[in-house]
Amino acid sequence: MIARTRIAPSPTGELHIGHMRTILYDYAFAKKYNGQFIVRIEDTDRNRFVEGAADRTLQIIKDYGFSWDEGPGIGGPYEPYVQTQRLEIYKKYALELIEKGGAYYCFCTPERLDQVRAEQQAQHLPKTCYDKHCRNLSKEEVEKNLKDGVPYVIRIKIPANETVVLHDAIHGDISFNTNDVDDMILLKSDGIPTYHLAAMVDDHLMKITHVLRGIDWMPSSPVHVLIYKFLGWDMPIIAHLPNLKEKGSAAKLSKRQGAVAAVDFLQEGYLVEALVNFLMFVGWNPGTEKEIYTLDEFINDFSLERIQKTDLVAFDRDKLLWFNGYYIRNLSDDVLFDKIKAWAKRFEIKLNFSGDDKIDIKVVALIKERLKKFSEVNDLISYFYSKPEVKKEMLISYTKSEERTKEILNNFYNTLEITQKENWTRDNLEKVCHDLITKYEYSPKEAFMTLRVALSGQTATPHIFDILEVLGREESLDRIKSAL
RNA sequence: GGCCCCAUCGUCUAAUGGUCAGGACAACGGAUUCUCAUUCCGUUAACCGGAGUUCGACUCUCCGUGGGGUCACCA
Repeated sequence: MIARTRIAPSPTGELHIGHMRTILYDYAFAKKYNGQFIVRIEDTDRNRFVEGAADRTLQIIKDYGFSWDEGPGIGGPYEPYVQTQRLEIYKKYALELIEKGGAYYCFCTPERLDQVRAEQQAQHLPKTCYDKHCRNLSKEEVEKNLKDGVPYVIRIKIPANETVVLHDAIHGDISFNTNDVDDMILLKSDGIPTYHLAAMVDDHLMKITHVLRGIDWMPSSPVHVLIYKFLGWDMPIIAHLPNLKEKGSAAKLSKRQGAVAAVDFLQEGYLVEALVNFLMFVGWNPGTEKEIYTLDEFINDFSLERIQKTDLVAFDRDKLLWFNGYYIRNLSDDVLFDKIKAWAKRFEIKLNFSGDDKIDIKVVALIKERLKKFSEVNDLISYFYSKPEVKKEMLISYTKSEERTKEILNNFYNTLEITQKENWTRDNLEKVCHDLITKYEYSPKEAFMTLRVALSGQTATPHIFDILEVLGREESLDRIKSAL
Protein backbone atom coordinates (compact mmCIF):
# COMPACT_ATOMS: atom_id res chain seq x y z
CA MET A 1 0.00 0.00 0.00
CA ILE A 2 1.10 3.54 -0.75
CA ALA A 3 -0.33 6.24 1.45
CA ARG A 4 -0.76 9.87 0.59
CA THR A 5 -1.74 12.11 3.46
CA ARG A 6 -2.20 15.82 3.72
CA ILE A 7 -2.43 18.54 6.25
CA ALA A 8 -4.54 21.53 5.36
CA PRO A 9 -3.86 24.43 7.66
CA SER A 10 -5.86 27.59 7.25
CA PRO A 11 -3.88 30.80 7.65
CA THR A 12 -6.11 32.31 10.30
CA GLY A 13 -3.60 32.39 13.13
CA GLU A 14 -0.71 30.53 14.67
CA LEU A 15 -0.70 26.77 14.15
CA HIS A 16 -2.21 25.02 17.15
CA ILE A 17 -0.26 22.31 18.93
CA GLY A 18 -3.15 19.91 18.30
CA HIS A 19 -2.78 20.52 14.62
CA MET A 20 0.89 19.66 14.96
CA ARG A 21 -0.14 16.35 16.51
CA THR A 22 -2.21 15.65 13.40
CA ILE A 23 0.75 16.60 11.22
CA LEU A 24 2.92 14.13 13.10
CA TYR A 25 0.41 11.34 12.51
CA ASP A 26 -0.06 12.28 8.86
CA TYR A 27 3.65 12.47 8.30
CA ALA A 28 4.37 9.18 10.05
CA PHE A 29 1.60 7.38 8.22
CA ALA A 30 2.76 8.57 4.80
CA LYS A 31 6.35 7.62 5.58
CA LYS A 32 5.39 4.27 6.98
CA TYR A 33 3.62 3.38 3.76
CA ASN A 34 6.22 4.79 1.40
CA GLY A 35 3.98 7.60 0.30
CA GLN A 36 3.84 11.34 0.30
CA PHE A 37 2.93 13.90 2.89
CA ILE A 38 1.31 16.95 1.36
CA VAL A 39 0.74 20.43 2.68
CA ARG A 40 -2.13 22.39 1.26
CA ILE A 41 -3.05 25.88 2.34
CA GLU A 42 -6.78 26.26 2.92
CA ASP A 43 -7.17 29.99 2.69
CA THR A 44 -10.80 30.07 1.72
CA ASP A 45 -11.88 32.11 4.70
CA ARG A 46 -11.22 35.67 3.63
CA ASN A 47 -12.69 37.20 6.74
CA ARG A 48 -10.36 35.51 9.16
CA PHE A 49 -7.32 35.64 6.94
CA VAL A 50 -4.21 36.74 8.80
CA GLU A 51 -1.35 38.25 6.85
CA GLY A 52 1.81 36.20 7.13
CA ALA A 53 0.14 33.32 8.94
CA ALA A 54 0.66 30.89 6.08
CA ASP A 55 4.41 31.49 6.02
CA ARG A 56 4.67 31.17 9.77
CA THR A 57 2.70 27.94 9.64
CA LEU A 58 5.02 26.49 7.03
CA GLN A 59 8.01 27.56 9.09
CA ILE A 60 6.79 26.01 12.31
CA ILE A 61 6.11 22.70 10.55
CA LYS A 62 9.75 22.71 9.48
CA ASP A 63 10.85 23.73 12.96
CA TYR A 64 9.18 20.65 14.35
CA GLY A 65 11.22 18.56 12.00
CA PHE A 66 8.69 17.73 9.31
CA SER A 67 9.00 18.26 5.60
CA TRP A 68 6.45 17.83 2.87
CA ASP A 69 6.79 16.06 -0.43
CA GLU A 70 4.34 18.30 -2.23
CA GLY A 71 3.06 21.70 -1.33
CA PRO A 72 3.91 25.37 -1.07
CA GLY A 73 7.43 26.25 -2.04
CA ILE A 74 8.18 23.00 -3.80
CA GLY A 75 5.08 22.42 -5.89
CA GLY A 76 4.21 18.97 -7.10
CA PRO A 77 2.16 17.12 -9.70
CA TYR A 78 -1.14 18.55 -8.49
CA GLU A 79 -0.26 22.18 -8.00
CA PRO A 80 -1.18 24.75 -7.04
CA TYR A 81 -1.41 23.79 -3.36
CA VAL A 82 -3.10 26.97 -2.26
CA GLN A 83 -6.85 26.86 -2.50
CA THR A 84 -7.51 30.44 -3.55
CA GLN A 85 -5.38 29.65 -6.59
CA ARG A 86 -7.72 26.81 -7.51
CA LEU A 87 -11.03 28.65 -7.62
CA GLU A 88 -11.85 27.67 -11.20
CA ILE A 89 -11.51 24.01 -10.29
CA TYR A 90 -14.03 24.21 -7.47
CA LYS A 91 -16.46 26.20 -9.58
CA LYS A 92 -16.31 23.52 -12.23
CA TYR A 93 -17.20 20.77 -9.78
CA ALA A 94 -19.90 22.84 -8.15
CA LEU A 95 -21.55 23.17 -11.53
CA GLU A 96 -21.08 19.51 -12.19
CA LEU A 97 -22.81 18.80 -8.94
CA ILE A 98 -25.76 20.93 -9.99
CA GLU A 99 -25.89 19.14 -13.30
CA LYS A 100 -25.95 15.79 -11.60
CA GLY A 101 -28.71 16.87 -9.25
CA GLY A 102 -26.54 16.95 -6.16
CA ALA A 103 -26.60 20.70 -5.65
CA TYR A 104 -28.59 23.81 -6.46
CA TYR A 105 -28.39 27.57 -6.69
CA CYS A 106 -29.60 29.47 -3.69
CA PHE A 107 -30.35 33.17 -3.90
CA CYS A 108 -31.35 33.73 -0.31
CA THR A 109 -29.79 36.77 1.28
CA PRO A 110 -27.86 36.51 4.53
CA GLU A 111 -30.62 38.60 6.07
CA ARG A 112 -33.26 36.08 5.11
CA LEU A 113 -31.14 33.26 6.46
CA ASP A 114 -30.75 35.07 9.76
CA GLN A 115 -34.46 35.58 9.89
CA VAL A 116 -35.22 31.93 9.17
CA ARG A 117 -32.78 30.91 11.88
CA ALA A 118 -34.28 33.34 14.35
CA GLU A 119 -37.75 32.03 13.68
CA GLN A 120 -36.66 28.44 14.11
CA GLN A 121 -35.02 29.32 17.40
CA ALA A 122 -38.10 31.17 18.54
CA GLN A 123 -40.15 28.04 17.88
CA HIS A 124 -37.63 26.02 19.86
CA LEU A 125 -37.09 23.65 17.01
CA PRO A 126 -34.62 20.83 17.78
CA LYS A 127 -32.14 22.31 15.34
CA THR A 128 -31.80 25.21 12.97
CA CYS A 129 -31.26 24.54 9.31
CA TYR A 130 -31.81 26.06 5.92
CA ASP A 131 -35.47 25.84 4.96
CA LYS A 132 -34.63 24.63 1.46
CA HIS A 133 -36.49 27.60 0.00
CA CYS A 134 -34.48 27.75 -3.22
CA ARG A 135 -34.91 24.07 -3.95
CA ASN A 136 -38.34 24.95 -5.25
CA LEU A 137 -37.25 27.58 -7.72
CA SER A 138 -38.27 26.89 -11.30
CA LYS A 139 -35.67 26.59 -13.96
CA GLU A 140 -36.82 29.91 -15.38
CA GLU A 141 -36.50 31.72 -12.07
CA VAL A 142 -32.98 30.46 -11.66
CA GLU A 143 -32.06 31.47 -15.19
CA LYS A 144 -33.50 34.92 -14.66
CA ASN A 145 -31.73 35.49 -11.35
CA LEU A 146 -28.47 34.35 -12.86
CA LYS A 147 -28.92 36.66 -15.82
CA ASP A 148 -29.82 39.56 -13.53
CA GLY A 149 -26.66 39.01 -11.54
CA VAL A 150 -28.44 38.21 -8.28
CA PRO A 151 -25.82 37.00 -5.80
CA TYR A 152 -26.02 33.28 -5.20
CA VAL A 153 -24.43 30.42 -3.36
CA ILE A 154 -24.47 26.78 -4.32
CA ARG A 155 -25.84 24.34 -1.79
CA ILE A 156 -25.67 20.60 -1.62
CA LYS A 157 -29.02 18.90 -2.16
CA ILE A 158 -29.30 16.45 0.67
CA PRO A 159 -31.73 13.65 -0.18
CA ALA A 160 -34.59 12.98 2.20
CA ASN A 161 -34.61 10.19 4.69
CA GLU A 162 -31.66 8.16 3.57
CA THR A 163 -29.00 6.50 5.63
CA VAL A 164 -25.48 7.63 4.92
CA VAL A 165 -22.66 5.70 6.46
CA LEU A 166 -19.16 6.85 7.08
CA HIS A 167 -16.49 4.19 7.35
CA ASP A 168 -14.21 5.63 9.97
CA ALA A 169 -10.88 3.88 10.35
CA ILE A 170 -10.94 4.39 14.10
CA HIS A 171 -14.59 4.39 15.06
CA GLY A 172 -15.94 1.93 12.55
CA ASP A 173 -19.14 2.54 10.63
CA ILE A 174 -21.11 5.57 11.70
CA SER A 175 -24.50 6.10 10.18
CA PHE A 176 -26.49 9.26 9.80
CA ASN A 177 -29.98 9.91 8.60
CA THR A 178 -30.02 12.57 5.93
CA ASN A 179 -33.03 14.21 7.56
CA ASP A 180 -30.61 15.45 10.18
CA VAL A 181 -28.28 16.94 7.63
CA ASP A 182 -28.49 20.51 6.43
CA ASP A 183 -28.14 21.71 2.83
CA MET A 184 -24.70 23.09 3.46
CA ILE A 185 -23.22 25.79 1.30
CA LEU A 186 -20.53 24.51 -1.04
CA LEU A 187 -19.73 27.65 -2.96
CA LYS A 188 -20.02 31.03 -1.31
CA SER A 189 -21.40 34.12 -3.00
CA ASP A 190 -17.90 35.45 -3.53
CA GLY A 191 -17.12 32.41 -5.65
CA ILE A 192 -14.91 30.85 -3.02
CA PRO A 193 -15.76 27.32 -1.90
CA THR A 194 -16.33 26.27 1.67
CA TYR A 195 -14.25 23.51 3.24
CA HIS A 196 -16.86 20.93 2.30
CA LEU A 197 -16.35 21.38 -1.42
CA ALA A 198 -12.74 22.49 -1.54
CA ALA A 199 -11.32 19.77 0.66
CA MET A 200 -13.23 16.98 -1.06
CA VAL A 201 -12.26 18.14 -4.53
CA ASP A 202 -8.63 18.60 -3.59
CA ASP A 203 -8.36 15.35 -1.71
CA HIS A 204 -9.70 13.55 -4.74
CA LEU A 205 -7.64 15.39 -7.30
CA MET A 206 -4.49 15.11 -5.21
CA LYS A 207 -5.11 11.40 -4.74
CA ILE A 208 -5.13 11.55 -0.99
CA THR A 209 -5.61 8.05 0.39
CA HIS A 210 -6.03 8.75 4.11
CA VAL A 211 -7.53 11.76 5.80
CA LEU A 212 -6.78 12.30 9.47
CA ARG A 213 -8.80 15.11 10.97
CA GLY A 214 -10.25 16.28 14.25
CA ILE A 215 -13.34 14.56 15.58
CA ASP A 216 -15.18 17.86 15.41
CA TRP A 217 -15.51 17.17 11.70
CA MET A 218 -17.49 14.03 12.29
CA PRO A 219 -20.95 15.67 12.27
CA SER A 220 -20.39 17.10 8.81
CA SER A 221 -19.02 13.92 7.32
CA PRO A 222 -22.36 12.85 5.77
CA VAL A 223 -22.08 15.94 3.59
CA HIS A 224 -18.65 14.79 2.54
CA VAL A 225 -19.75 11.23 1.87
CA LEU A 226 -22.55 12.55 -0.30
CA ILE A 227 -20.28 14.84 -2.30
CA TYR A 228 -18.09 11.89 -3.15
CA LYS A 229 -21.10 9.83 -4.01
CA PHE A 230 -22.66 12.49 -6.26
CA LEU A 231 -19.42 13.00 -8.11
CA GLY A 232 -18.92 9.27 -8.44
CA TRP A 233 -15.58 9.30 -6.67
CA ASP A 234 -14.07 6.80 -4.25
CA MET A 235 -13.67 8.13 -0.79
CA PRO A 236 -10.31 8.19 0.93
CA ILE A 237 -10.11 6.46 4.27
CA ILE A 238 -11.20 8.85 6.99
CA ALA A 239 -9.98 8.73 10.58
CA HIS A 240 -11.31 11.09 13.21
CA LEU A 241 -8.76 11.98 15.86
CA PRO A 242 -9.56 12.92 19.43
CA ASN A 243 -9.32 16.57 20.32
CA LEU A 244 -7.01 17.93 22.97
CA LYS A 245 -8.08 19.08 26.36
CA GLU A 246 -6.43 20.51 29.40
CA LYS A 247 -5.50 17.83 31.92
CA GLY A 248 -7.94 17.40 34.76
CA SER A 249 -10.87 19.06 33.05
CA ALA A 250 -12.85 18.88 29.87
CA ALA A 251 -11.74 22.33 28.79
CA LYS A 252 -9.78 22.76 25.63
CA LEU A 253 -6.22 24.05 25.81
CA SER A 254 -6.07 27.48 27.30
CA LYS A 255 -3.44 30.15 27.30
CA ARG A 256 -3.91 30.54 31.02
CA GLN A 257 -2.48 27.05 31.46
CA GLY A 258 0.48 27.70 29.21
CA ALA A 259 1.40 27.50 25.57
CA VAL A 260 -1.21 26.65 22.96
CA ALA A 261 0.32 27.52 19.61
CA ALA A 262 3.07 25.26 18.32
CA VAL A 263 5.50 28.15 18.27
CA ASP A 264 4.76 29.01 21.91
CA PHE A 265 6.18 25.70 23.06
CA LEU A 266 9.39 26.43 21.25
CA GLN A 267 9.47 29.83 22.85
CA GLU A 268 9.04 28.35 26.32
CA GLY A 269 12.11 26.30 25.62
CA TYR A 270 10.90 22.81 24.83
CA LEU A 271 13.07 20.58 22.70
CA VAL A 272 11.60 19.42 19.42
CA GLU A 273 12.47 15.81 20.22
CA ALA A 274 10.58 16.03 23.49
CA LEU A 275 7.63 17.79 21.95
CA VAL A 276 7.32 15.29 19.14
CA ASN A 277 7.74 12.33 21.47
CA PHE A 278 5.07 13.76 23.74
CA LEU A 279 2.72 14.45 20.84
CA MET A 280 2.93 10.84 19.70
CA PHE A 281 1.10 9.82 22.85
CA VAL A 282 -1.56 12.46 22.66
CA GLY A 283 -4.17 10.11 21.26
CA TRP A 284 -2.08 7.07 20.44
CA ASN A 285 0.00 4.45 22.20
CA PRO A 286 1.84 1.39 20.99
CA GLY A 287 0.21 -0.99 23.44
CA THR A 288 3.58 -1.74 24.92
CA GLU A 289 5.44 -0.05 27.73
CA LYS A 290 7.81 1.74 25.42
CA GLU A 291 7.38 5.47 25.57
CA ILE A 292 10.66 6.99 24.54
CA TYR A 293 10.41 7.15 20.79
CA THR A 294 12.43 8.60 17.99
CA LEU A 295 10.53 9.75 14.94
CA ASP A 296 11.76 6.76 12.95
CA GLU A 297 10.66 4.33 15.62
CA PHE A 298 7.30 6.00 15.70
CA ILE A 299 6.93 5.78 11.95
CA ASN A 300 7.57 2.09 12.28
CA ASP A 301 5.09 1.46 15.10
CA PHE A 302 2.33 3.91 14.27
CA SER A 303 -1.02 2.57 13.19
CA LEU A 304 -4.50 3.97 12.85
CA GLU A 305 -5.94 1.05 14.79
CA ARG A 306 -4.16 2.11 17.93
CA ILE A 307 -5.45 5.65 17.92
CA GLN A 308 -7.75 6.19 20.84
CA LYS A 309 -11.46 6.24 20.25
CA THR A 310 -12.17 8.72 22.98
CA ASP A 311 -13.25 12.15 21.85
CA LEU A 312 -10.99 14.09 24.18
CA VAL A 313 -7.45 13.32 25.11
CA ALA A 314 -5.58 15.16 27.83
CA PHE A 315 -2.65 17.33 27.08
CA ASP A 316 -0.67 16.62 30.22
CA ARG A 317 1.73 19.51 30.63
CA ASP A 318 3.46 17.81 33.56
CA LYS A 319 4.25 14.88 31.37
CA LEU A 320 5.57 17.15 28.64
CA LEU A 321 7.86 18.75 31.18
CA TRP A 322 9.06 15.33 32.20
CA PHE A 323 9.78 14.38 28.59
CA ASN A 324 11.64 17.62 28.10
CA GLY A 325 13.77 17.14 31.20
CA TYR A 326 14.54 13.64 30.04
CA TYR A 327 15.71 14.81 26.63
CA ILE A 328 17.71 17.67 28.15
CA ARG A 329 19.53 15.29 30.46
CA ASN A 330 20.45 13.12 27.51
CA LEU A 331 22.15 15.96 25.69
CA SER A 332 25.89 16.50 26.00
CA ASP A 333 26.87 19.70 27.78
CA ASP A 334 28.15 21.27 24.59
CA VAL A 335 25.06 20.50 22.58
CA LEU A 336 22.77 21.65 25.38
CA PHE A 337 24.67 24.92 25.60
CA ASP A 338 24.43 25.45 21.85
CA LYS A 339 20.72 24.73 21.87
CA ILE A 340 20.14 27.17 24.70
CA LYS A 341 22.03 29.85 22.82
CA ALA A 342 20.15 29.15 19.59
CA TRP A 343 16.87 29.34 21.46
CA ALA A 344 17.78 32.65 23.07
CA LYS A 345 18.85 34.07 19.76
CA ARG A 346 15.68 33.05 17.97
CA PHE A 347 13.37 34.42 20.62
CA GLU A 348 15.55 37.38 21.47
CA ILE A 349 16.04 36.43 25.06
CA LYS A 350 18.97 37.82 26.98
CA LEU A 351 20.88 35.12 28.79
CA ASN A 352 22.81 35.88 31.94
CA PHE A 353 25.84 33.88 30.93
CA SER A 354 29.33 35.34 31.26
CA GLY A 355 30.27 34.99 27.62
CA ASP A 356 33.21 32.79 28.53
CA ASP A 357 32.13 29.52 26.94
CA LYS A 358 34.39 27.37 29.11
CA ILE A 359 32.79 28.61 32.29
CA ASP A 360 29.31 28.78 30.84
CA ILE A 361 29.38 25.18 29.72
CA LYS A 362 30.48 24.16 33.21
CA VAL A 363 27.51 25.99 34.64
CA VAL A 364 25.20 24.38 32.10
CA ALA A 365 26.54 21.00 33.16
CA LEU A 366 25.69 21.81 36.77
CA ILE A 367 22.11 22.87 36.11
CA LYS A 368 21.40 20.26 33.47
CA GLU A 369 19.68 17.72 35.65
CA ARG A 370 17.52 20.42 37.21
CA LEU A 371 16.54 22.09 33.95
CA LYS A 372 13.09 21.28 32.63
CA LYS A 373 12.77 23.94 29.95
CA PHE A 374 14.98 26.71 28.65
CA SER A 375 12.85 29.52 29.99
CA GLU A 376 14.14 28.51 33.44
CA VAL A 377 17.78 28.91 32.55
CA ASN A 378 18.29 32.44 33.79
CA ASP A 379 16.79 31.66 37.16
CA LEU A 380 18.97 28.62 37.58
CA ILE A 381 22.24 30.28 36.66
CA SER A 382 21.83 33.73 38.18
CA TYR A 383 23.98 33.32 41.30
CA PHE A 384 26.89 31.95 39.32
CA TYR A 385 27.40 35.30 37.69
CA SER A 386 26.25 37.91 40.13
CA LYS A 387 26.45 38.20 43.87
CA PRO A 388 23.32 36.80 45.45
CA GLU A 389 21.24 38.58 48.00
CA VAL A 390 21.80 36.62 51.21
CA LYS A 391 18.98 36.76 53.71
CA LYS A 392 20.19 36.72 57.28
CA GLU A 393 17.42 34.49 58.60
CA MET A 394 18.18 31.95 55.94
CA LEU A 395 21.89 32.10 56.66
CA ILE A 396 21.59 31.38 60.35
CA SER A 397 18.67 28.99 60.13
CA TYR A 398 20.88 25.91 59.98
CA THR A 399 22.81 26.62 63.17
CA LYS A 400 21.70 27.31 66.67
CA SER A 401 22.92 30.87 66.66
CA GLU A 402 24.41 33.78 64.84
CA GLU A 403 27.67 33.16 66.71
CA ARG A 404 27.94 29.64 65.44
CA THR A 405 27.16 30.70 61.90
CA LYS A 406 29.96 33.23 62.08
CA GLU A 407 32.32 30.67 63.48
CA ILE A 408 31.54 28.19 60.73
CA LEU A 409 31.92 30.73 57.97
CA ASN A 410 35.14 32.02 59.47
CA ASN A 411 36.57 28.57 59.56
CA PHE A 412 35.57 27.93 55.97
CA TYR A 413 37.08 31.25 55.01
CA ASN A 414 40.37 30.57 56.66
CA THR A 415 40.64 27.09 55.30
CA LEU A 416 39.77 28.13 51.78
CA GLU A 417 42.10 31.07 51.94
CA ILE A 418 45.09 28.85 52.40
CA THR A 419 43.94 26.66 49.55
CA GLN A 420 45.89 27.84 46.57
CA LYS A 421 44.56 28.38 43.09
CA GLU A 422 46.22 25.28 41.66
CA ASN A 423 44.48 23.16 44.27
CA TRP A 424 41.11 24.80 43.67
CA THR A 425 39.44 21.74 42.27
CA ARG A 426 36.18 20.13 43.12
CA ASP A 427 37.78 17.01 44.62
CA ASN A 428 40.35 18.81 46.67
CA LEU A 429 37.85 21.31 47.97
CA GLU A 430 35.64 18.47 49.07
CA LYS A 431 38.50 16.90 50.97
CA VAL A 432 39.56 20.13 52.62
CA CYS A 433 36.03 20.99 53.70
CA HIS A 434 35.29 17.53 55.02
CA ASP A 435 38.49 17.64 57.04
CA LEU A 436 37.33 20.93 58.45
CA ILE A 437 33.94 19.76 59.66
CA THR A 438 35.50 16.64 61.10
CA LYS A 439 38.02 18.70 63.01
CA TYR A 440 35.42 21.04 64.49
CA GLU A 441 32.74 18.37 64.76
CA TYR A 442 30.18 20.30 62.77
CA SER A 443 27.28 18.36 61.39
CA PRO A 444 27.55 18.15 57.59
CA LYS A 445 24.14 19.64 57.22
CA GLU A 446 24.64 22.74 59.31
CA ALA A 447 28.04 23.45 57.85
CA PHE A 448 27.32 22.85 54.21
CA MET A 449 23.91 24.44 54.21
CA THR A 450 25.33 27.53 55.81
CA LEU A 451 28.09 27.65 53.24
CA ARG A 452 25.57 27.06 50.47
CA VAL A 453 23.42 29.97 51.52
CA ALA A 454 26.47 32.21 51.90
CA LEU A 455 27.62 31.40 48.39
CA SER A 456 24.33 31.30 46.54
CA GLY A 457 21.67 32.86 48.69
CA GLN A 458 19.62 29.74 48.07
CA THR A 459 18.90 26.46 49.77
CA ALA A 460 18.51 24.38 46.64
CA THR A 461 21.54 24.35 44.39
CA PRO A 462 23.99 21.92 42.80
CA HIS A 463 26.67 20.38 45.00
CA ILE A 464 28.54 22.93 47.02
CA PHE A 465 32.01 21.95 45.81
CA ASP A 466 30.98 22.32 42.21
CA ILE A 467 29.83 25.82 42.97
CA LEU A 468 33.10 26.65 44.72
CA GLU A 469 35.07 25.40 41.77
CA VAL A 470 33.10 27.35 39.18
CA LEU A 471 33.03 30.51 41.26
CA GLY A 472 36.79 30.40 41.71
CA ARG A 473 38.90 31.23 44.71
CA GLU A 474 38.59 35.01 44.73
CA GLU A 475 34.86 35.13 44.20
CA SER A 476 34.17 32.37 46.73
CA LEU A 477 36.17 34.05 49.45
CA ASP A 478 34.57 37.35 48.61
CA ARG A 479 31.09 35.95 49.01
CA ILE A 480 31.88 34.31 52.34
CA LYS A 481 33.30 37.56 53.56
CA SER A 482 30.17 39.39 52.45
CA ALA A 483 28.01 36.92 54.30
CA LEU A 484 30.05 37.43 57.43
C1' G B 1 -32.89 20.47 22.54
C1' G B 2 -31.85 17.15 17.64
C1' C B 3 -27.91 14.26 15.69
C1' C B 4 -23.05 11.93 16.42
C1' C B 5 -18.92 10.22 19.43
C1' C B 6 -16.95 8.66 24.06
C1' A B 7 -16.61 6.52 29.44
C1' U B 8 -10.49 2.01 33.66
C1' C B 9 -5.98 4.50 39.50
C1' G B 10 -5.53 11.86 41.35
C1' U B 11 -4.02 12.38 35.75
C1' C B 12 -3.12 9.91 30.83
C1' U B 13 -3.74 5.20 29.41
C1' A B 14 -3.03 -0.90 28.58
C1' A B 15 -6.46 -5.00 28.46
C1' U B 16 -10.26 -7.09 22.37
C1' G B 17 -14.57 -13.31 27.52
C1' G B 18 -10.73 -16.35 32.02
C1' U B 19 -4.71 -11.09 34.38
C1' C B 20 -3.11 -10.69 41.69
C1' A B 21 -6.69 -5.22 36.18
C1' G B 22 -0.38 -3.63 33.67
C1' G B 23 2.56 1.02 32.63
C1' A B 24 3.69 6.22 32.81
C1' C B 25 3.12 11.17 35.12
C1' A B 26 1.89 13.11 39.87
C1' A B 27 1.95 12.09 45.19
C1' C B 28 4.24 9.59 49.22
C1' G B 29 8.33 6.53 51.58
C1' G B 30 13.46 4.65 51.35
C1' A B 31 18.73 4.58 49.35
C1' U B 32 22.78 7.67 47.06
C1' U B 33 26.11 9.23 54.88
C1' C B 34 24.95 18.68 52.63
C1' U B 35 20.07 20.88 50.06
C1' C B 36 17.49 20.61 45.46
C1' A B 37 17.59 17.74 41.26
C1' U B 38 19.07 13.15 38.95
C1' U B 39 19.32 7.81 39.39
C1' C B 40 17.63 3.29 41.78
C1' C B 41 14.00 0.66 44.91
C1' G B 42 9.21 0.66 46.95
C1' U B 43 3.96 2.28 48.53
C1' U B 44 -0.95 4.23 47.96
C1' A B 45 -4.61 4.15 44.07
C1' A B 46 -9.27 2.52 39.10
C1' C B 47 -13.12 -1.05 35.77
C1' C B 48 -19.86 5.33 35.97
C1' G B 49 -24.83 2.80 37.50
C1' G B 50 -28.55 -0.99 36.38
C1' A B 51 -30.31 -5.06 33.72
C1' G B 52 -29.19 -8.98 30.23
C1' U B 53 -25.99 -12.76 27.22
C1' U B 54 -22.35 -16.45 29.16
C1' C B 55 -19.74 -21.69 33.03
C1' G B 56 -17.24 -16.87 33.32
C1' A B 57 -17.54 -10.04 31.82
C1' C B 58 -13.38 -4.08 32.13
C1' U B 59 -14.19 -6.59 27.56
C1' C B 60 -20.59 -8.36 24.11
C1' U B 61 -26.14 -6.23 24.13
C1' C B 62 -29.78 -2.82 26.04
C1' C B 63 -31.34 1.20 29.26
C1' G B 64 -29.82 5.01 32.28
C1' U B 65 -26.13 8.67 33.89
C1' G B 66 -22.02 11.67 32.81
C1' G B 67 -18.62 14.17 29.38
C1' G B 68 -17.53 16.01 24.49
C1' G B 69 -18.52 17.50 19.44
C1' U B 70 -21.86 19.70 16.04
C1' C B 71 -26.25 22.34 14.38
C1' A B 72 -22.31 29.53 9.91
C1' C B 73 -21.73 32.35 2.98
C1' C B 74 -15.37 29.31 9.69
C1' A B 75 -12.25 25.77 8.98
